Amino acid sequence: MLDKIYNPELIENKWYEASEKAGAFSCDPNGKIEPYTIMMPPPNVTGSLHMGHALTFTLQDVLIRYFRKLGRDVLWQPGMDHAGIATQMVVERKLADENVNRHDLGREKFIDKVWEWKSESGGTIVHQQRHLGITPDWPRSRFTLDEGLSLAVNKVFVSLYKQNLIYKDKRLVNWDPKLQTAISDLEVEQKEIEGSMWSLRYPLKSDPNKFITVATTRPETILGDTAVVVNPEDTRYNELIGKTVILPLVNREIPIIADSYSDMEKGTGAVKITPAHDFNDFEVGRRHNLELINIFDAHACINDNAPDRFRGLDRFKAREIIIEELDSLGLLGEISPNRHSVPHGDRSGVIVEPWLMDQWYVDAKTLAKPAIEAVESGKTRFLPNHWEKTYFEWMRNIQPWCVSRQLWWGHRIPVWYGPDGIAFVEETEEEAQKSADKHYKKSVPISRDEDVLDTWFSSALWPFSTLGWPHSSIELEKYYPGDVLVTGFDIIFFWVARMMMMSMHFMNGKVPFKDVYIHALVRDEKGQKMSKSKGNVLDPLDLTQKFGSDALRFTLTAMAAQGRDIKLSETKIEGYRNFATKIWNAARFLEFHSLNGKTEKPDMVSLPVNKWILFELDNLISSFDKSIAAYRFNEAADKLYQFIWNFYCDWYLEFIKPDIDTVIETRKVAPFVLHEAIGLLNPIMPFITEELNKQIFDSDSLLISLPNPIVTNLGANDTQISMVIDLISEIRAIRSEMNIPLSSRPDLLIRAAAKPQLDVIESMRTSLVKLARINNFFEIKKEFPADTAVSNLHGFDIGLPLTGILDFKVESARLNKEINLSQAEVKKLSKKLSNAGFIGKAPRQVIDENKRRLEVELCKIEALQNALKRLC
RNA sequence: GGAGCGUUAGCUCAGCGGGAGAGCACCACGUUGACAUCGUGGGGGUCACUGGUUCAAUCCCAGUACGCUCCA
Repeated sequence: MLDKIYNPELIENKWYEASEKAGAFSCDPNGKIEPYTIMMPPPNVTGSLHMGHALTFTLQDVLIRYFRKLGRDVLWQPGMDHAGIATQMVVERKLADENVNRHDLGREKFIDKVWEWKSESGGTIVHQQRHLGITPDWPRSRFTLDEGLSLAVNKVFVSLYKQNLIYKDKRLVNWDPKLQTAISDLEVEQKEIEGSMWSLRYPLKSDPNKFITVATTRPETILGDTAVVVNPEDTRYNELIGKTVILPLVNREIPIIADSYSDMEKGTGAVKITPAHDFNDFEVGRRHNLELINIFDAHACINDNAPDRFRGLDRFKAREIIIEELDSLGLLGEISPNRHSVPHGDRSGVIVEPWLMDQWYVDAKTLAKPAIEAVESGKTRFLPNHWEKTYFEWMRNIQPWCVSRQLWWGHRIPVWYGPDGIAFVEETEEEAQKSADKHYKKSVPISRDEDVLDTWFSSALWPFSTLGWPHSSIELEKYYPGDVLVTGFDIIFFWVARMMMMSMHFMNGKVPFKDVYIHALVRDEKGQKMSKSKGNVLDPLDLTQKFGSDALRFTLTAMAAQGRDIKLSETKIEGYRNFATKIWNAARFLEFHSLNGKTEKPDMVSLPVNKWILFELDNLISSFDKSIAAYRFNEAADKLYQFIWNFYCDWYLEFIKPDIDTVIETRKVAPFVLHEAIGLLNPIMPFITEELNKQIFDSDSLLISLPNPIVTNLGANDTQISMVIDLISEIRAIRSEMNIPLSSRPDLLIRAAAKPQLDVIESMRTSLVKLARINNFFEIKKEFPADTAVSNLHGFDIGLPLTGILDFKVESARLNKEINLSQAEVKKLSKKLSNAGFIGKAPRQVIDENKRRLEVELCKIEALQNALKRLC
């Protein structure tokens, strides 16, 4: 016997283990069955499961389970990402607690520490994923630093280098002075801050009493200025072009030059140029062959290129002192408050310094071309479609991708240098040595590049590196390309775009996935992004413990409407927990009536109520299939909810209650329908459905491995049952509005109903009597007796004789209200129908439908007005 | 500055060229052996605003306002 209330905790583990043990999660590379592949976005090895994960994994698992039950050979490739900066930061922080830094340990020992920590914490998220009930092919799990994946990384690096698509370049990079590494454009966050605009007066060499005034937000960079720029159109400065100024504090002579970069409207119209510390100035410098003077060291302190007294100063301290000195020299002009955006490192949070140095770059522009074309031509689709605009926007303006990082945790760049600094780029040290020896014509010592690659470099290879590339494999043959990539919009640039580029290049122009489904972000109930610092995080694991995994999974699925963020609150999950309980109790009902046991599809069905529920079941099945195919998860979930709760529980079970123990056909249909519904629900709520499948339906197979329900074609689109539903609802409404006590059971009088209508009402006599709480019903031909509450629906009149109970005031108010509503409707409909344009141009169906509705309303008004007259 | 998204019941949100919907919250009443994690009934809306297209607009188009996000 089932317990009164469904208790998820007792069964979730059991069914997860049973399914895994049965091999239900595994793919079958050697089989001939059509594959269905999803590459799971690998979570960070340092991470723990947050709501965004719960959402993305749930949706992927719903797809995976659905397509598995559709008969496809499913591969859901799991794994983890080594997350270079994030992981290294965590370990460094731990070491800092023991007053150790990584340099004390040295590279090798430090990396050992990280691996140690990885083996300690890397299991956390997998454990949490299992709790959610997701079903990837676990034994195939990959880690981005695995041997195989590292091989792929080296191979890709070397090939791109040899194709001139990776190169070393001295350019301005985004330097993170806290983490001591370069970071890519994408890892820089622009933040608006309240700063100042300082005017500085630079004296002319020809006449030190004359000045040109420049405006800047970063006065400290004066130490690296190598020019002043004015707009060639700017008449104020025409005469100064070509002259020289003496740079204050530094006493360097620098030219005044013309370049349209200077905006005449902004500031003073004259701009100081520091090519080594500003991306725009760098470009100006390049155009005019200006000297690049680097004034910062790696910690963003002033270096030896500045006058003695500034050396070693932190950049912010330097600013203060420089302002003071300029002021005392009378060279400081106006200072105005100025709101401007300043680049910050997304991990470290400190201001990033544009810094001139050697780094490795990927020629993203070249790689982007085929990746753009693949989306343009529809080989890869974005869903919702508008995300392709975001993709195009970025890809068409893509910049060289800085891939080297001054970290230790990651794929070390496969480049070795000879004694004179010549680079040998090979997959292994042996090969590099060989090349070097050949180049120098003797054996020379070589040393490896110290840097590692951006983590996203290895993630970019995920769609094929996990399948065994660069070796050929049956997996690669069978499961590439993937069917869909499911992810959040926040990593379209970081990851999706880069997978597209790398895959197109290395997989002979074959896209890595056919669809990219972009889902929403999970926010808190006020719509704010969940973050630890705000303290508004909902922990998915807490929620699964409180409400069950099924409830959380259903909630996330039901809320995953395309194009909108998810505002999650506990009360929502509670609601779907109640849904689980509802299903559980429906099953208990069957059990009480000994309807448990194996279900079979009925051969033939004749009772209206059974035809009706089977028809609705077929509707559900086909619309569910359509919704999933279109990634409309919320629609699929809503339909199931509505079917089970409203159609099956509220009406069907109530209808069959009176004769459930005796009518053989119903005794087949009732359990069959619930079993089918549970089968459909299984991908979303795997646990409760497995439990019922076994406990109630006594199934020998796991639901996870059973085929999806298919339409039965046993039902019929019969409006008779909905007529009975309307009838019962109407009687209930009258009773409620007239405060008829529940103990009172009036007769129901029916007048002017058609024969088929009467037949079906008659066939459902017992249910009707019970659900409408009436004594009995009769057809009458003449007027209703006095003291009868009257209504009209589906073209016939109903009356409830209420001698001694009927309150004339209440009844006439009720009738008047109904009449008014109908009259408003009549007004609208007749206006429409008297419009020549409407009659002439609207489709026939629509016209007929409106005519029909008009007749219904007129008929109703007539009946109610009669009733009203008789009342007085 | 550029781009994208959103605005529908008190709240959270579906929907969509031809009758305004759900869940939650609220109010009233609770019966009969599935279920109070429940049942029945009810109240509640200028579908942001202004124009346009159309026989017909919450829906399509343009603009405005407000909100959010991304990019510079």
